[in-house]
Amino acid sequence: MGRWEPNARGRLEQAALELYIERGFEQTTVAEIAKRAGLTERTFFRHFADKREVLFSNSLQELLVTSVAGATDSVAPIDAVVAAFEGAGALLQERREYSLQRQAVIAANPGLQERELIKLASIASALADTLRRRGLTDPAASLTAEAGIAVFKIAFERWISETNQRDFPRLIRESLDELKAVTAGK
Amino acid sequence: MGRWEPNARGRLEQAALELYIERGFEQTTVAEIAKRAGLTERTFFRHFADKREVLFSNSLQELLVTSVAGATDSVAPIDAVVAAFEGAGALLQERREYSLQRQAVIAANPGLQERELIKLASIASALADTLRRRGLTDPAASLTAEAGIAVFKIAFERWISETNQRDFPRLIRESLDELKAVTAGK
DNA sequence: CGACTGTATGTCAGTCACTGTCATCAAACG
DNA sequence: CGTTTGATGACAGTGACTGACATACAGTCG
Repeated sequence: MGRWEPNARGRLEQAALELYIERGFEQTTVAEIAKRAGLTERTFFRHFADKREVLFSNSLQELLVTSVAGATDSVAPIDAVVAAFEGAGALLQERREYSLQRQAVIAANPGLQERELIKLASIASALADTLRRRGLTDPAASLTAEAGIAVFKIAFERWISETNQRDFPRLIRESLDELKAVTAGK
Repeated sequence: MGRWEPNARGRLEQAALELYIERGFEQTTVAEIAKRAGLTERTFFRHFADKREVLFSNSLQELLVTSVAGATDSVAPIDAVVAAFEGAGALLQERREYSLQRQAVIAANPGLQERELIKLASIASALADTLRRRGLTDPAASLTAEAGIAVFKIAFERWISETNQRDFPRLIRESLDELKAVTAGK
């Protein structure tokens, strides 16, 4: 076995998730993660900025931005954003078991929740940029993006917590309808 | 000068903000903050859970919850929530200089932004609880709270960034109107 | 006034996340 | 086969944060 086993990053991600599940996030040291992946602590920090980042990636954001950027012009911005989340939700649904495990780890640690929130904020910022590029002005662009995040957050909570798993994209759509009802004031 | 100078916590908060402004958050050590406050590093951690927490308090959350809990029943939930934020905004407006300094420090550091986001999430959770206690059911309660946070976030950004300072509560109200417009789909 | 108690602070040792630096090894290339 | 490039290892160091114990101040009671 050479020094160059393939997919070091992936091995670190898997080892980290396993250990976070087994003993908890705080009780796991980076040295332990690296050892299980057959690497050293220093190498871990070459692949991930910190101990938390190993649970997060930017694939969701890229997916959402691409989706909104490619939406038909006639679709209302809020519907384009939520439709993008529905697409992402369908993908998450295909890996529900992984999503459940990962979310259980995050729910058990405030530091990980912070990281998740800033990732969502980054997505909101990227979506607002995309909407502006499509001609929407501020503050509408920012608010539409934030509204989309809120809808997704609520729907995700429901999807994760419900035992009889309902269709995630459907939950997202229902969440949007509820937001429209709630804000439909005079 | 005895060991018992008054208001240790307040001295730590002020020393921390000063140093974060002077040399930046990361370049400031907790030992330096404690020294400027006439205390030790260990005492800092008895007053604040970590180096970031010294910039945050829960007074805003308590204020908002009290306001929403005391709102008239006939007022729509989203309006009660936003009215609460308008009240909080008026208070922040009275300390605009402090708000600007504090926000400049936070904007310069991702870790502080994370902490700010989880504080806002905590507020959203508390407001949702309050709305539920007033008879609103989920997911409406959670969505209303999240919508209020979104409105506040956008309005706050504008209030901070604009040189000719417009009335903050007014910005909040306008932000809500914009959200209503944006979500007023079919 | 003096002992007693509770709480805030000081002291010290220790763990661990994270970083800078340099050495080393594998693969690709000419 | 030598060179180069990039990923990894080895190691020392800083600083955030914690646990355990000692100490000093403030209030109370006799």
